[in-house]
Amino acid sequence: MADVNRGSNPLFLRDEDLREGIELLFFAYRDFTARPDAILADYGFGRAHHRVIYFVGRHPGITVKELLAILKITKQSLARVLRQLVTKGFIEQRQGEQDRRQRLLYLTPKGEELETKLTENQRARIARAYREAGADAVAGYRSVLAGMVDDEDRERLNRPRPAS
Amino acid sequence: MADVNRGSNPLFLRDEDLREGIELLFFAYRDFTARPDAILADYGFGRAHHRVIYFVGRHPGITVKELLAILKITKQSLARVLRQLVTKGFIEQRQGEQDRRQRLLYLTPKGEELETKLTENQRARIARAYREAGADAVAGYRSVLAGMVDDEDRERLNRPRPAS
DNA sequence: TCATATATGTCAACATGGCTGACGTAAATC
DNA sequence: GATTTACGTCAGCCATGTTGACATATATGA
Repeated sequence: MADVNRGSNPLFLRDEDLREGIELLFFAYRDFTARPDAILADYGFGRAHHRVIYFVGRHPGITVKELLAILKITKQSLARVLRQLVTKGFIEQRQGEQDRRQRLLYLTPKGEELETKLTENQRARIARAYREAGADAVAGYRSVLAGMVDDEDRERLNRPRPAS
Repeated sequence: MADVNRGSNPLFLRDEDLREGIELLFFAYRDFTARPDAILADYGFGRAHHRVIYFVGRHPGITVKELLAILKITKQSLARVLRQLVTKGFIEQRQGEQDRRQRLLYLTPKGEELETKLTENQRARIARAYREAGADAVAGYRSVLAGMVDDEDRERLNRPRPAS
């Protein structure tokens, strides 16, 4: 009944605590995407382009199907963005060897350059937050966020290549 | 030069570690917003409406200016969403007493009902992740994410009412 | 071999939610 | 009394999501 000391018993979850957790996610995401968005605008691109460039860079040779599963958008939405990236020479497509229906996606050197430029600020931001918070906090960050991800993608995290 | 054991020395930040941190944020945010988005669609609303409802519920009597500072969008973008919410009876505006130029924003009972419905799933998701990860992990989650937020908003977190 | 399923692409139309620019009003402040 | 501030509004643009329909090439299984 009495007020609860947050530090000693944080698993008695007050509405305040949960709201703080929600807001942290909102503010962090908002500030995390601001700088890349500004850079993308110079290229006539948007956040969707960054996501594609990021995940293609992360998983070279990824298929369109796999990319769709990660982004959870429709193939039409992806196609529009992908077409622009291919046309402008940031991504190249190669036919799959085992399955020739597949278009395997790779960053071109130009694409890698942009990827680095875009993600640079995010990496620095994460690195700074990690360093300031310390090793134990990093482990906590990872386990809480992993717990918020739907089961189907939890396994995808921290594996260099999704099952193909 | 040799490979680094992540557990014992996580502050030697490999590119892999940073990318994992980035992806955790992306996946968590993606899955965190999916359910509310689906509910909003039934009302003809979008994610922007949720954000407004959320922060008005969080800070009853918030001014338009304060809300703009939180959302970091233009007043035109906010106005569009706000007008719909007021017209449809989810939010009501009262003239400020000290400063009569202000329009103080409040949720109507109908607005509160929707807020609960929308945020319910997010609260449950956070609560589950918190419980599974444990108290120490929660503290880590909080401190890392707080470190990623721009300075100007860091102080806003965990205060029921922004300075007005 | 033939039917079916899969991977991918494409066209068209629509909605949400950002943005810029311009302009207007009422109230506070210097 | 001039200026600043809080707020609103109209108009138009763009990025990015959606649904629905249809096409093609390839893989796979009966």
